[in-house]
Amino acid sequence: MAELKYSRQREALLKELRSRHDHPTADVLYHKLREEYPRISLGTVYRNLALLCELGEVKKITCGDGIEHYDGFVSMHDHFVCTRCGRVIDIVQTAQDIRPSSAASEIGSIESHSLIYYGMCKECYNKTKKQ
Amino acid sequence: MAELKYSRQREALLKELRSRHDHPTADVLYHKLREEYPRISLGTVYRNLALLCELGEVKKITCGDGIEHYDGFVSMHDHFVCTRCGRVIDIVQTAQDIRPSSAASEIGSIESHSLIYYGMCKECYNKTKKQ
DNA sequence: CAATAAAACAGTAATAATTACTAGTTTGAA
DNA sequence: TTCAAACTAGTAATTATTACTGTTTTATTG
Repeated sequence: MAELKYSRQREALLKELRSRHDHPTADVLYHKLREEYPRISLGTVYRNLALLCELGEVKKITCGDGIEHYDGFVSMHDHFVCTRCGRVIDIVQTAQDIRPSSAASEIGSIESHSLIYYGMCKECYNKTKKQ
Repeated sequence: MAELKYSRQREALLKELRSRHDHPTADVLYHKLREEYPRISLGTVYRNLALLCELGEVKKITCGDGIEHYDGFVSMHDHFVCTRCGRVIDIVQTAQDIRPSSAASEIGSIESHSLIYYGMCKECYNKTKKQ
């Protein structure tokens, strides 16, 4: 891996990601950072997100809506994705949730996993009731 | 939902998906089907895959490689994705693997979930040893 | 401090998966 | 057989992401 040099854009990106729990996309982060760095480019956001992922500082969440989401918190937890509004919500992982079946370890060496629940969030449920 | 009419392309697509366990992408299915239906279009493949998903006949697997994979078998099972070769392999789900934490059900109503293990498959491991 | 090489940047162009559109074809019911 | 709705092939458009290029920033070394 190449040597790492300081970059205020990267710092700001990580700070922004760590300040929120809504799992933003690259584009959302781009627009937010443009408030402070009006000349930041989308390429810079993507490049640094990929770099921070490699470094293990952030995690990519592929939730099936065709856009990658990013999570600034890398401690073990799962996600709930609302199929109505698209929100990605943290779920505290309970220890027994993931006990890789022996079948899994027979196939290869497990390095990580992703558990995503899909459904309708409370807010969307309340909205449908009102109509 | 609109009324459903028969289509031999859709039938062939479903048959093809049910005949294999390698979780092909739309493009892979497209090229395979072109052997039998040389004029089938990629749009037809995508449209019918989306339709079959809605009908619950097939499942989409979003595994993080930027391309959607499709699974013709919808019974509960999980997947192992090799981060080296990209293969998506079935894993029999053991009952206790997924016990949604109470936290999850508090956030909304769970309709489905996706559990994907990432790592290196046996074949890729053997290849690295040889070098 | 000045020189310098590597890393990072902004801005733009290119790529690639997917979706949308259109005019013609197939299906299935009356 | 008629006819409307569903479906298709082929193509164009969209969109997230990556690649490229010339410039700027970082940080090391003399």
